[in-house]
Amino acid sequence: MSRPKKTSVPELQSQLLTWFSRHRRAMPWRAPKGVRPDPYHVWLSEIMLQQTTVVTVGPYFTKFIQKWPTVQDLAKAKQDDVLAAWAGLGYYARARNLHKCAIEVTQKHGGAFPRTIEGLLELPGIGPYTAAAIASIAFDQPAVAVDGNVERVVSRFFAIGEPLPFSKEAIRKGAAELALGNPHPGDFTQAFMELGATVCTPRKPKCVLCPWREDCAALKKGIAEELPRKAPKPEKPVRYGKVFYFANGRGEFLIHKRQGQGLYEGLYQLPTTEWIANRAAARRLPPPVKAARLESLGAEVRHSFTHFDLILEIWTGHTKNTVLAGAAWVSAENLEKYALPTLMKKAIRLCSQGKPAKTA
DNA sequence: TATACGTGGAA
DNA sequence: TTTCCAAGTAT
Repeated sequence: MSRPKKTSVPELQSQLLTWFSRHRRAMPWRAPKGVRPDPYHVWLSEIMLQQTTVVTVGPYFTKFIQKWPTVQDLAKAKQDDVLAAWAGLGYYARARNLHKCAIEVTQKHGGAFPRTIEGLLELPGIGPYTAAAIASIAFDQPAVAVDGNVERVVSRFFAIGEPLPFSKEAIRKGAAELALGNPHPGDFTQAFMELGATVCTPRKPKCVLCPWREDCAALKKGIAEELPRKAPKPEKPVRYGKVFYFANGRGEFLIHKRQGQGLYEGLYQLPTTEWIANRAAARRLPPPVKAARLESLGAEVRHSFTHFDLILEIWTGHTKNTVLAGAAWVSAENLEKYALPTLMKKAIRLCSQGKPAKTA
């Protein structure tokens, strides 16, 4: 791979580490400079940070550490409680795997995380990036963690014009060339990502502040902001359905544990129809339980998922329920005990303030 | 290799 | 309003 100036790799590494020692941001999971972080903290934060911003993760991380100070504590928790604490963070498979992983680490590894990439990779929820991040940050092993930040930095540094995801292999090679042999793997991993997060940003990169500006091929070519190129994304379909707010006259309404696998698996929800592509057909869908006095609220919830947009009509009505698995009558005050996805919280909010559910 | 899997903030 | 995207993993 070609570079404009050809500063030696050890010198580049030194430049980045020096830059990081000055610009390292404080984060709840980050140990003070020079202090080895708790592997449990590193692991928990890395799982939470997958596809999620630092700002969003902060309060969740603090809450988890307070509730479950050690990996053994987390292993002892009920999955329902873990999901409830995770509610709102998204990608709930992460929370299910987090709990499984805590149990495995406690039962099969005596409460100590494996120190090698191979060992870490066997744990649920830990993939190539996270394994390398934990190995380097928690144990100072020479592992190269390639996340979205690093992909962007490397794409620009070497001016890799091939679009993602096809360029992944070239990026991995470039990242390894820049990282391998550095004297402080834990700091280097964090520095690499920090550079991407704060300087080598997706839009309007602050190239004048970059410790690698002299050697950056994309900057030299004037195409830094254009990289990395990405393959076009498929269009998002829209799906339609209804949700039902069944009140019981005592300030409570019905929720139940969602059945099946995949989306929102193991979380609670308002009773809902299927979510389908045909809007007219969706309007004719019946509720999942026998109900009386059904009435459209005249409101809808819109929610955008990664791979489809959703529009749900909100209905009120009455039911004796009894059919739905994992059903519970809840009031607005004890909702935080249940794992309710943001979509459902939006719907509930509209119901409880918009038109107070008519009571029996 | 491609697709499923959440959410909130910025431009 | 729409689009992009943020410390990816599982299948």
